[in-house]
Amino acid sequence: MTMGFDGGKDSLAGRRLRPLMPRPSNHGCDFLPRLGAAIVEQNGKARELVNSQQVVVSSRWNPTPEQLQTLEELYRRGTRTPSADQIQQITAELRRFGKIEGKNVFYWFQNHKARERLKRRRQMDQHSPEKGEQQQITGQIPEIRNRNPKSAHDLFRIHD
Amino acid sequence: MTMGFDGGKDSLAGRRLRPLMPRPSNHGCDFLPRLGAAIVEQNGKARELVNSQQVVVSSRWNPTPEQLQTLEELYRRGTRTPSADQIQQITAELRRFGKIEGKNVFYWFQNHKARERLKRRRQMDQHSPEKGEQQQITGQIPEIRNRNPKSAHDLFRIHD
DNA sequence: GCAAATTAATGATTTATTCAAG
DNA sequence: CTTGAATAAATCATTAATTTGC
Repeated sequence: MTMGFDGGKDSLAGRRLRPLMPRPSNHGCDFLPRLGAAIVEQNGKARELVNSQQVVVSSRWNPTPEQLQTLEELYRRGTRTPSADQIQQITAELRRFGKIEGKNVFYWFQNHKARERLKRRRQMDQHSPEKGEQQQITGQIPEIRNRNPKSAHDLFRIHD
Repeated sequence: MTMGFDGGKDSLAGRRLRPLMPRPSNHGCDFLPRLGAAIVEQNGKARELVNSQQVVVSSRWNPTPEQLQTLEELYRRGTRTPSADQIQQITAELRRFGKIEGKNVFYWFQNHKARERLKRRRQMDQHSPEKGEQQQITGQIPEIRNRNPKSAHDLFRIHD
């Protein structure tokens, strides 16, 4: 039985159609012990009862700007699929800036890699102009969203 | 061999360390035929001799209000990275309003897109100014490209 | 008012990335 | 691991705005 980074306390992996999870408070006790808090579901939003006052609590990790910048920097420097050890290390470092778990790092790299690839593919795909008609301008110039990205090169390596 | 929009009359592309180009008058002869004009370089400024009178000639394209208006309208409607064909069409249309080449259109969209992105990013960046120690972290984490490729499955059994 | 001086915009080049084909 | 395609980011260079001293 494989468990998540958090020791299986709140495995999100493999779940589908579960936009919001009634996260069991702070399982990992990374921050904010918050004794005696209780989670309740309401209108699809996870809410937490703290001292009898309802507080909306985000059910999913959201990187702080510092965390995001660091992750992007790592990606830029070549990290794509960090090993478990690397993930642990990165997570430990990023915890300095806010709540974060190993799986967040893992997923971030997965998603970022996939989305970068999509971006690339999209711009490469624009290479194949669909059979769509060339719409005409603000009068006559095609205002098209899909582009054939061969501009720069084709346009400029023109003479010798 | 691919040729440029300008038919190779004044290749600017691929050249390095060429701050100022002694642009060959109006190669495209779009406007102002200016017969018998000659170009001379002076103080780093391209000047043109017309009827024995020196006239400063602009070394770079400057869009007319109509050209600019049309380009902005196209951008507003979604054009971001026009294909070579689109660029040619746009260029042909805009020539109606003044001298212009395909590369001008190409550069315009590149620059406009990039600077719009910068504008938006700067507005969002008001949110996250700090980034002091974040630098140190990336330095501490080994930047490895696809080393220890573990599957998601393996990664998630890190603990127990 | 008007140029010289200075600053802001922006056109044109160069450099760094990305993914993926070989 | 290397290279090709295609940018996007960064930077350079020139032109337009504007400021300033007279």
